[in-house]
Amino acid sequence: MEDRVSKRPTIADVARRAGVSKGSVSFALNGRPGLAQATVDKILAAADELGWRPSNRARSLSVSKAFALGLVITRDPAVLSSDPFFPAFIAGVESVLSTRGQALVLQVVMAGESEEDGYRRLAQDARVDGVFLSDLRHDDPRIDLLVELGLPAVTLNRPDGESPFPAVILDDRPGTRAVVEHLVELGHTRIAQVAGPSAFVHATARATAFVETLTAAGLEPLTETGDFTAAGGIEATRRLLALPEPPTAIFYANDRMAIAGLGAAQAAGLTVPDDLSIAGFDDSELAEYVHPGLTTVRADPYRFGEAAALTLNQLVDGAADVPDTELPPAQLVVRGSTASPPV
Amino acid sequence: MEDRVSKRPTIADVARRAGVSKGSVSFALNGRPGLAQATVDKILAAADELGWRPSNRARSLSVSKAFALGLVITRDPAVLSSDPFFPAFIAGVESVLSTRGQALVLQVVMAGESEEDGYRRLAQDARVDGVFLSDLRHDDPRIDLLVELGLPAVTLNRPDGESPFPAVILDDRPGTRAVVEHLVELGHTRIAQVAGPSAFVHATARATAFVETLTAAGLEPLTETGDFTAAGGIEATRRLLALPEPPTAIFYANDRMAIAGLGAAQAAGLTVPDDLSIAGFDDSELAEYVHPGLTTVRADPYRFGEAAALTLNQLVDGAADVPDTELPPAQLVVRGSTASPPV
DNA sequence: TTGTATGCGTTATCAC
DNA sequence: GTGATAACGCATACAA
Repeated sequence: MEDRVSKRPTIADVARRAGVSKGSVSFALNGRPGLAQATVDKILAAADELGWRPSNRARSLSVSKAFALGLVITRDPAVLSSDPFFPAFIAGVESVLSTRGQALVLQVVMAGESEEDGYRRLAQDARVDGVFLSDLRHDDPRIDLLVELGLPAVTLNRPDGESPFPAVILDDRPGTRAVVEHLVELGHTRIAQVAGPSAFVHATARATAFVETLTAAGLEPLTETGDFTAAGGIEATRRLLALPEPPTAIFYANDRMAIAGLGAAQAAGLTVPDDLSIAGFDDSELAEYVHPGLTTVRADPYRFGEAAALTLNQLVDGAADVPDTELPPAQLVVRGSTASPPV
Repeated sequence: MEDRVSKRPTIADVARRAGVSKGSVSFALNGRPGLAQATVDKILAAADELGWRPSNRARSLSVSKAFALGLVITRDPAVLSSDPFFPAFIAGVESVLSTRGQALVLQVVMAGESEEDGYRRLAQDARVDGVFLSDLRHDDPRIDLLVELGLPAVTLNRPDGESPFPAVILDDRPGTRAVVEHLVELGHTRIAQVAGPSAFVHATARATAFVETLTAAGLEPLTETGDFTAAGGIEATRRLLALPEPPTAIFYANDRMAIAGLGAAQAAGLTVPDDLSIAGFDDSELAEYVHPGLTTVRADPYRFGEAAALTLNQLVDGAADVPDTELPPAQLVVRGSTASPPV
């Protein structure tokens, strides 16, 4: 009567109830061969009656696994707070983890810390079995770091250097090319881009695709660099509009800069798209609802997260050669913010 | 030479090196009394030389703690994908957790699941020592659930029913009142709001403050309900603008709806703020950069997260009576989207 | 099939 | 007052 609180049953309880040993219980619960069917049934019935559930903690200790994956986010709160990528990416990751009883550990790197510190913490605390490597930089030092830490990882897109980790790839370039071709077809000849910081692989991928497509069309590319924030988008836009011959169309490396740029253009008295065409990248929620609707490039961060989690789990499960995964490339979405240039 | 891989040192290693027992090592490392100072020094030196770090897993198992806190987020892509609150809130939470070696576990509730399932998973898997309770609903069933699960929690704002959990409070009402008064001072007499779903405590807090302030000013409140998404903001805006006597000012319960409403108004041929004043709530990044800049209400989700983590940790650490924490209330930020009504 | 050792830190008990 | 010893929590690998 006293013991009503009944702590969680352990395999020892199950074993006692089924009249077998702990080892047998473990075998039965994991469906391993070597036990008579009758014994298995008896054990499973006992476990069921007791409502036994495995203990993550004990399992973690005995198999040296965390049953969790980690995501390190470095961006400062301002940047973090309106990036449309991560929340959807995380939802995709969770869709995989929840089916396996895994957890997602978020590690936010604080101001003044290096991103590497975040991974180091996750590794030292043995908090996760593997990590997602996002926002790859050129010659990304995190790859060597993770090798050194012995932490499995999957890279979001392919790094430019050597990498022992599988990559999940969502090619930004077809979408970028499509934007540029769309603008060229509309008749624009002075087309600018506001690129992301050149340290990032995906930023330069988009920037290079922009330049190459424009050059292939026989046009002169014009490039300003932003920092993916709205404030940066505004500044880059002002610089472009202050040129002696300002562009008639601007492609931004993400929607946040594009929407800010749209605001800056309107604030400068320009009408979009009549005076200036604007295109973004991401197809974030607001892109559809600002006025005019933002022409942009749509990726699928949810599937990206899903694929990344599946790939990383193969590695965590000990697969030898985990292949890269290629996702459908980003696609152009045409809305009202792009039109033919003023005559 | 062979053993260069050198697995992590354990307290047994430290004990051997210091020439004492495991128990003594534990006492020394935890600063518990009962050891001679010389012995303590010897042990700490040995631990230091070996680079000993406690194993989370073993600690978790022996003290029955996860050293992690949990946040459950519903995977409504709309809510998740561009809500400016969570990322900043999370950064604030992490600023506290990182100093304590705790981790943040994110639990995303998948479509078709109830939010309660998320908490249940965290509790059953014993993944966390406590959880944050956000987006409180009226008579929120999660409170009883968490009591039943025995999971400590902190509520973001105060629930309307009984609650055994401490609350961290950021009062939305002063900001809401300030918006309404600002609009009234500008001379508006037909002021509408697009409220959030009435199931949420914070949504009705804002909605009620709106109605009360307007009524106190002798004006007739006009209310439409949105769902906090951009699409919902658009629809509510269209309904308002289609009225025989449309409002000259609209207050939205969040910036996403407001920015979408701004787009809808502009798409309908209205000039903001000349024909229609618009105000939001959140002061999200883009609020400053759309055109015209969005008059809105600024809260501080980073401090909110910080305070919530501190409060929750007191509870987790076993404090008996953890007091509520009151944060500075949300404040009005006036930008270009509000002006006097058309004459 | 069973019993036992293992992984690791904490804590209760006991001896000097 | 000091410190050692052993049990505990839990699942699993492996020898018996």
